[in-house]
Amino acid sequence: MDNRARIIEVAVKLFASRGYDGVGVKELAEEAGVTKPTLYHYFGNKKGLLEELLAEKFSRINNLVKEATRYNHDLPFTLNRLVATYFNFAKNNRIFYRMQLAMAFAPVDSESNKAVSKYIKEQYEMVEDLFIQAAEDHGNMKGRHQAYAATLLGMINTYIALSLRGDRELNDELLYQAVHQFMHGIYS
Amino acid sequence: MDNRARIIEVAVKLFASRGYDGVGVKELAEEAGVTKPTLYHYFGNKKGLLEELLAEKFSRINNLVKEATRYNHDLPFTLNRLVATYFNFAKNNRIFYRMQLAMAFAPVDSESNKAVSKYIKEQYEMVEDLFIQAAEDHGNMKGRHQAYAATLLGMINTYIALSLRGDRELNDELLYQAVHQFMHGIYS
DNA sequence: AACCTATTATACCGTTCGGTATAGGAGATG
DNA sequence: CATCTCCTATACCGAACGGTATAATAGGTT
Repeated sequence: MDNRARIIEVAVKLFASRGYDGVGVKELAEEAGVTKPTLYHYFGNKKGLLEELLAEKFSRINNLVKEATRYNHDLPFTLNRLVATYFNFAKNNRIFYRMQLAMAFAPVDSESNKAVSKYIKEQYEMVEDLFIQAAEDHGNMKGRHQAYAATLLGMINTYIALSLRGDRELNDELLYQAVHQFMHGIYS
Repeated sequence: MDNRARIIEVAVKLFASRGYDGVGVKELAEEAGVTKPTLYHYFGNKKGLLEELLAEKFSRINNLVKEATRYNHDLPFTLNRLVATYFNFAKNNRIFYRMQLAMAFAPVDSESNKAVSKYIKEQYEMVEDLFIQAAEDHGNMKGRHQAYAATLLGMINTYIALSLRGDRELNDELLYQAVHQFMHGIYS
């Protein structure tokens, strides 16, 4: 792993545990086994490091979400695939997911939220699109695509947050339970 | 409003918009029309300000949640009352709710998350208790109280977050839709 | 051999950080 | 009048902040 990649990995780790504002450039460089000028050589400034980090990591998950939200007129199947995509990504990128989640809920005027919001919005819109298409097959869902997208992503992130705290494991059983609850509620 | 109260209001406002780490004590004092020594006179240090602020505000919402989660063997009624409690509190304390939400998702090793987590946990446990009691009346819900508490609170916060972004208004219609979706899913 | 890029080591910049020391003023209470 | 509490004004502290300048070194490319 070269220096650039190592700096990014260290940044994800430290931002995830103490936040973007809570970690200094000096510590980032030291932890990556690199000097400050080297860090500035690659990323220009602290914000640049954050942005390049997010661009790289989000390009992966957002591509996966794009594939998973392809609607084939079988909504249960698509929802299962989508939730599975998130669960798998979160399992394989625990630290990044924790970091990204904190930034998604960070104050609106903070640098980290500004940097992350466009990628979150992309995901949001892909899921909305899915429900708009599905509503053509299920009339009673019409006009609720925004609420469905929000609550599905909210539920996904709720379960992932549980797993990040160690309360639950993101396995097939939980996946089934999540999708079933989303589709049919708690009675059944 | 006296100085102490004004400092707290200013702190909520600034922490909500730029985060605990993103706001300095100097700015807090200036914005409250007070000098730094005055701020330190009341709160000892920055962390003390945060803790006293949270203690005051959370004692209100957590008491409301305690009342709302009193189970009377009518789960739909209780859920409606609980969600209404959250929606009303969020409507009347928008800025605080935004701040608290950011801190709830902040990195685990950040001061703001440490300070806020015990209050969140209290809420969580009250809602879990509700579902444990309800499971005695609805056998098929047994053993899922943790997941139900997490997803209900997740959904509540999702809708409140939507309203804080201006996408939705927290009215009776949305309240009905949220509870209905939680109980019966998106099909129906 | 000359050159280029990546990188080091070190030292520095101005600013802001959280926090404190000192001395004194204003208003109510005794 | 004296005292007490609250508060101001100002100035300071050491440490950390983000960021830069300089000069030198090592390794691969032409």
